[in-house]
Amino acid sequence: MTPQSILAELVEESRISDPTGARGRLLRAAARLFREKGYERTTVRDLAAAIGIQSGSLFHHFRSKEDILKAVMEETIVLNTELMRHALRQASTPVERMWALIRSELESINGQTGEAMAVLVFEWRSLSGDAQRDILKLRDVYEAMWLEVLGELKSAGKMSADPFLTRRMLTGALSWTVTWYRPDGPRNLDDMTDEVMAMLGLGER
Amino acid sequence: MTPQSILAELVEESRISDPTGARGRLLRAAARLFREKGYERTTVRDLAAAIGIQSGSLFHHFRSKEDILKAVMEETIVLNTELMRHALRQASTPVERMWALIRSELESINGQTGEAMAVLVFEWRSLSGDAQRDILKLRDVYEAMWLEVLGELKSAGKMSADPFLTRRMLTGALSWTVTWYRPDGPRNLDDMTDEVMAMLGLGER
DNA sequence: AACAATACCAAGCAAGCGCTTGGTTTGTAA
DNA sequence: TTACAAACCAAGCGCTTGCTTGGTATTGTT
Repeated sequence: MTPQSILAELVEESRISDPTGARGRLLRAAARLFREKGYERTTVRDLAAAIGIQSGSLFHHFRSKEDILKAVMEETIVLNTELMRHALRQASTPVERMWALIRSELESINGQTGEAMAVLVFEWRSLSGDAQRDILKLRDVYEAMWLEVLGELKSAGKMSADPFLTRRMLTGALSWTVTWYRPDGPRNLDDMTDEVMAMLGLGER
Repeated sequence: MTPQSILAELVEESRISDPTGARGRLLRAAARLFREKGYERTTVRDLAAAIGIQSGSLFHHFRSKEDILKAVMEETIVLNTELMRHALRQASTPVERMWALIRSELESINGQTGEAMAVLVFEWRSLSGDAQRDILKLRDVYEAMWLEVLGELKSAGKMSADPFLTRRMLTGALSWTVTWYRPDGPRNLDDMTDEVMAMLGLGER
């Protein structure tokens, strides 16, 4: 099971849009623009131009601009939840699972879907209350995986800190990498995962 | 030297605006609104209404809307740099200084100036390139204090991780508290500082 | 070939935006 | 009292925004 095959499966199940179709291409472009300029500073004209159509034609594919933002967030969560679930299956011990979670989240944020993940983190406020609730539901599934592993670590005596607090600190620390991490820099994502594990006193895996 | 007296001194030196004057009151209101709704979603009419004047009258105090954002950020950095410098002076060992830094940053983010700090972190993109450069200069002074203490810790063998990486992770983790921390919750800022120190393996101070 | 559904364009509307303008009030000091 | 600057108001300009509308290609199905 490769990341590509997971993506393909989700497209098959219509849980996310085909990246080669107009809708999928627009969502990718939207993620890039939303991250670069922010949701508010990105106009529907920008979005339309990014895939070579007129601004009015956008509204054939989406009901509103906010709908585009929501779709970006939904599909990003769905995809990355599945990728993380897959990463977890490969790991057997709690410490290995923790490594897999951190590595998976770093990949989500700094890899292919990074732009969309950044949008998910930083454009939260631009969603209406209703849309926020919908996204939050999807997010709960994702967060539950983290809390389960952190709970295992605590039970196993590998960690003394509160799982909830630890997760919140990690959310901030890992999300923040999007603002400074460069793949062509001195370390890759594996290195960084090791270093974060070491910081948490989970060095020997 | 209390926080209030530091504030008073900075006002005296005209490094930040008098909070009781029109300009200072506007900057406080702006910080609140920018954090609540974001810079782009906040209109000059909102800002003016917040201190009970007409929207046009704003431009007697500030040249542009962006100028208001920049002023919020500048004054926030100046104030919190001084507060942190003061906190550092009270501490004698590297571990104590580290505790002071974390505690000070948590206070900046979740205390009185929290709204402005959140703006500083999350509205970065809304500044023009020139303005970003100006703010960055002020920020460098602040960051240098962190790196010095982290360097001391490493030299003293209290920490093995890279100071730069550690600071970046901490920036994310501590900034993120603004999205979830509530003062009326189960822990205060002292508790949280202890827990963060423990996570980093600096438990015994 | 005929038809319907899908995808798109060209034009523009109503509303809201940051900011300007010309003029009035308020505060201060001689 | 007079003089003058700082602080503010009322009105609105020019522009951009998200979105709508009516019509035209394009695509897929039978």
